[in-house]
Amino acid sequence: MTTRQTAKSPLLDSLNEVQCAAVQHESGPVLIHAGAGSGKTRVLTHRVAYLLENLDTKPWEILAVTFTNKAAREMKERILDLIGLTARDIWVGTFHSICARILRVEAEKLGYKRNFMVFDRDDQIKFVKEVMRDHSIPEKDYAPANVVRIISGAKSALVGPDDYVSMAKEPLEEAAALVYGHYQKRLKANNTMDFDDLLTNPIYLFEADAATLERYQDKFKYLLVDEYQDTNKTQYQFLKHLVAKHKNLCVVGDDDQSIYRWRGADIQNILNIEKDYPGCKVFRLEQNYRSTKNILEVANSVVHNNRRRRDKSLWTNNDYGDKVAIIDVVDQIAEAKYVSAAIKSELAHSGRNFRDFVILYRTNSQSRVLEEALRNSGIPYMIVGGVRFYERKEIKDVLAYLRLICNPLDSISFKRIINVPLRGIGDTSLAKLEEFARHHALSLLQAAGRASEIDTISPRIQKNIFSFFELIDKYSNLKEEFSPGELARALVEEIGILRTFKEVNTEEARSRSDNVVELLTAIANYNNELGEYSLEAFLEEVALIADVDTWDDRSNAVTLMTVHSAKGLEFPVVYITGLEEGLFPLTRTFESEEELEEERRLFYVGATRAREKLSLTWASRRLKFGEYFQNLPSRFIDEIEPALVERIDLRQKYPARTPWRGARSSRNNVPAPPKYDDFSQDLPQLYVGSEVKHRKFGIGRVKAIQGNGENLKVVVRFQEAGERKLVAKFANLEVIE
DNA sequence: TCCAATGTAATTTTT
DNA sequence: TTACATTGGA
Repeated sequence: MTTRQTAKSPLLDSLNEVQCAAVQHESGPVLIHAGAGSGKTRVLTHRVAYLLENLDTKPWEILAVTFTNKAAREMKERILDLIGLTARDIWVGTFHSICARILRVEAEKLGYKRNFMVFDRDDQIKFVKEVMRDHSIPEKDYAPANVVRIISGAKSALVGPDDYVSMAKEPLEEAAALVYGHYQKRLKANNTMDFDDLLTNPIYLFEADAATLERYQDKFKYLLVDEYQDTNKTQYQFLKHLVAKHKNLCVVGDDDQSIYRWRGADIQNILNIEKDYPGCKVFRLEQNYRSTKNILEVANSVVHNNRRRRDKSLWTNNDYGDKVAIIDVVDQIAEAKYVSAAIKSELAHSGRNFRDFVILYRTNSQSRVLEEALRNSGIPYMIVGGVRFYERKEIKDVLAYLRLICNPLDSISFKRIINVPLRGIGDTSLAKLEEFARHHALSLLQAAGRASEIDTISPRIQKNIFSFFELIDKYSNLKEEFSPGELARALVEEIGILRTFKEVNTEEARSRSDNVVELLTAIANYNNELGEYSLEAFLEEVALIADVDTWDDRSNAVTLMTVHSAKGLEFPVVYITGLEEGLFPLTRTFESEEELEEERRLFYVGATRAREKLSLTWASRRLKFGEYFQNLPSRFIDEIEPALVERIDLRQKYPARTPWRGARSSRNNVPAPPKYDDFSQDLPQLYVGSEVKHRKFGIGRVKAIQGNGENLKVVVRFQEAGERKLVAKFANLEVIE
């Protein structure tokens, strides 16, 4: 138990001078310019505590915005630790979740019902596809995903459908402009909002209704925003409205860590804050407490090549630490094997745990090879991102039922499940049903309730459609009586998906079945921090869930994730893989200096996640679309001060396993990689952990490798013959695996 | 209406 | 390579 004094609160004891000043700043706008690892979360949480303890502020008058739900949860926990239970009433969340919370109350003022649903990207694409079909815009020429991207871009720039029409230039934009208006209308007819609507609707509300705006202005006397460098125009506008009266806005950010430009984030928000908020006080946290000097210098030396940035330099009192390793490997397989071998050896020598390691990559597709290598080495791992739990087919199917039960207007969910499980209702019948619905201005579900009136559909199918209607109707009525968990369980039982999976009885079906069970458990255990226990609340939370939010940092496993997902996290040992021209930075960013700078910041974010050890790997060729492409090392590697790194060339040591095919495609005319002497072509590919067979000793596993080329020696533990040290050249080992 | 076979496009990053 | 979508046959 800590006792609290008022005079010099111990709250401030653990803070440095600048942190202290930032925490104590009382009113008016503040920017806390916080470099990586400079203790910004600490400042934010302490500031909240300070506001509550030393000013006459109530917890519900504080709004804190974080970038992910996970960050929100952690922040709340840390404030709870500092000041106890009163912290429960603080509003902490992402922009999306906070806006959703406001809209739950205000939706009717905007012409929505309060039980509106939130569409994820998948649903958006389906919706756009429908609109495109209705207006005969060919999907071949305009990928629905791109149309969604453009519409989303317009929305996050607060450009409405009508205004966008005149702004569209390229054919794709014109197509999107055409879709935009219909898409928006259809969303509303379905009582549904997409991610962008969650942010724009509160703004439209505030602008249309001064009284409501003032209510929220008075409610939130203090606003705190984390990761301000990644706010977009809508988020900026949202804050602007809210703080206009009391002006107590505190933003924390670092322009060097702005990595969401492609999502509409505007780095100018942080660069121009003094213009936007006159009198804005600026604090700079430049001392890094996280990383070794070498790691920090590597990160600095790269990001200093950016021109559009505030001039600053992060420093640390920490040790120099190990040099940063740059590992040259021959291909993605060697890369993956190297990383798992390195983790193993690090585990053996340093007493670290699996959870101390993270493997980062630029694109999700790189994870597969890494996973395989980790699996083969028996290293437990966790993947963040990729195919998300809530995006799996079976999960989305069950969720669609629940959504339709909550929101009968949801036509996307209706179509998703009308024939799942099979009810003999195919595209033709569905089209007739839709036609009927349109003609009578009904929702699809209502139309289903009157299926007997649609005489173009055969009576048998009419009956099936009607019983589907009855099913949904039944559960809509049961919703008030049953808890969400009971309702979902009963529903799953009634539609019998688990049974179907059991009949199929393949491994895939079993895993699907497990997923559904897991979903049921999640619903049953659901109980959010606001104490809401409704199906609607659950569905909303699910829609707003981010990759990192599901990451369990307590389990002891190596983490794999994209550099984007790693924002805000830290690990003792970090591997950044795929540092090749064209991959990191990505090819398409070559033309635009701005995009290239964003890639550089992304590298900076990745590197500054590391506390003690940082390794960078690049492969001179990599499999892409089933074909090998040659690579040059990333320009970021060249930008690193050479004195800070140790370069390890493994291209001879671990030769390629797959025969060389080279780049045949003309779109990839990258110059050939540096030449090297290959004198090891006849040696088998040996890695720590490989399973090998020896003519005399039998089967064993490689424990260690030393030397290279002709002098390559391996330590193998044989099942029968025990541990042996062998010269690879003479041992004639056969790799099994 | 369903299923299997074939063809094709794709990899940024995500609330 | 794989995932998805479209096609054609049952």
